[in-house]
Amino acid sequence: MLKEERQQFILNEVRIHNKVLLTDMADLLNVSVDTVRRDIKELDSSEQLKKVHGGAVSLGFNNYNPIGQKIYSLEKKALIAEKAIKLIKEGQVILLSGGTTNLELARRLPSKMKLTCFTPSLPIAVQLLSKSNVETIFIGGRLSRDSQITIGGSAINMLSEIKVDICFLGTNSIHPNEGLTEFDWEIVQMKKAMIHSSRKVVSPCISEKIGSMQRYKICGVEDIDVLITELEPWDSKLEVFKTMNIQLL
Amino acid sequence: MLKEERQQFILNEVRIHNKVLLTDMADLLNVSVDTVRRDIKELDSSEQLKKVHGGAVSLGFNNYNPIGQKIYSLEKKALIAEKAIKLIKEGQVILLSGGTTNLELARRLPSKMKLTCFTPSLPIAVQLLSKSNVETIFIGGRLSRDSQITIGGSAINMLSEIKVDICFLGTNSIHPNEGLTEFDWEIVQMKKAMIHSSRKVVSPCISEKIGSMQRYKICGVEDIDVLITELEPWDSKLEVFKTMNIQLL
DNA sequence: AAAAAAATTGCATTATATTGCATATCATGC
DNA sequence: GCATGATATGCAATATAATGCAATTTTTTT
Repeated sequence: MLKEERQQFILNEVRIHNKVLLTDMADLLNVSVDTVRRDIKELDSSEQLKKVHGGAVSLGFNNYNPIGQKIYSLEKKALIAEKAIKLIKEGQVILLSGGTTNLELARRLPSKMKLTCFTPSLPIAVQLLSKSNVETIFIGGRLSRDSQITIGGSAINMLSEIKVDICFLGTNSIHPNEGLTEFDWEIVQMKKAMIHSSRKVVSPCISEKIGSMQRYKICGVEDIDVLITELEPWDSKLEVFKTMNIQLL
Repeated sequence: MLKEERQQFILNEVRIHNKVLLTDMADLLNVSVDTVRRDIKELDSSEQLKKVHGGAVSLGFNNYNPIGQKIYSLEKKALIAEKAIKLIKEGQVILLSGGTTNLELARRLPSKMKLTCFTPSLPIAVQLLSKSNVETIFIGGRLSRDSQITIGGSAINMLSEIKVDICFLGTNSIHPNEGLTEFDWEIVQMKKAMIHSSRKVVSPCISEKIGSMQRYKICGVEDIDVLITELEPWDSKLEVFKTMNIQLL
């Protein structure tokens, strides 16, 4: 067996289990622990995993993230996702756009909750498949490589044929006057169609996106029913929305 | 044996097995390990494989399977996938059903090949997204948790609106008299629709599935244009198909 | 067609890499 | 702190890599 193979095997195990023990690897690979140790040392110095006493852990799993900002906004997104889930009632039909906040929402859906869930997002669909009580319906169409959601006429057409209870619209930019905006025209069309297909539109949005603006307009703030941020509803940053006909969470 | 031949042979072995050992190649090719070493050195510097201590590995070696589960008979499926890829021509529009063989096919598509690819399979779509020259179109619909493909009227409807050059129909059971069969009725409907949408139908199928039969019929052997197995076309197990109007690869 | 040049191949030699083991040191939980 | 298991280090055995060289084949030139 090639060293390369062995190292790939170890990496794979780390990816799957988030951690491995030296002794397990030595057993599985039929080599001495010394060899595994050396392999892990190499993989560690090439920053493919993190060596710890007794084994190795995946880089992502370890809660420490060198880029503090990233982990921070992940926490914000988790908080938003939890608030969003409270809006969902058993048996409803929901629609999830793309984005990491909605992915977090999908991940955190209680597994006992019965739902029908439409989505044009590939990663979200994958996530939903692991929820045994969620019936997932994928909005087909041309896949955009960047955003990993389907776009184009076929997808919009499919959206035009449905009407869901709640739509969670991942929001990159929201502005009190200009409303929701995006930089990708195709995605704007998708989001417009999603709004049309929904009785209630919820915008999960981390607070730093408030006040920002992109090239193309999706809709005005008045077309959104609920705005969810990681902040408390009475936070001063949300002041501007208080007078508008929008629920803050 | 020509040097060129030898190098192609090595490359082929690398593509199928993801790795080769110097000593194996020297044995198989009846040349000294020095010669193989030199060949691999050349192939490495022309970036067709990666030279490692003791042998060589394929360039995309670390392309681990994102689902993480071990694929049964991966070697055979890899061989089938490589044969299947030879049928695809630049610029064509293809349709991939689900299944691990087709997943392997998607994984091994040359990244420089321009293609339009339809699929109702979630894992295959995820895989295809990493191919920058492949335009991926997802057949939307209700997602089946077991098979990870979309099923139901909406998906079949979308299929009815397309006509592709080649369809690769993942095959679980093929029988000389009974044709292709499946145990899931919904998937049968999908596969029927896929056949209708295709000018040419290719069935990649590992040989152990030959002769097996399930409850529901998809189509007869006569509806398949090409049958690809991991065996050589003249293998005795394929004897029964020789008299039928089907190409064996 | 013959000669010269270049490429290919295998072998011998030397250098380097890999691996497992023994031993001493270190970390961790109790 | 003490027992246990993990780590580091040096070392020897083995496998693999690199290099130079000579024999052979292929290609090019004359």
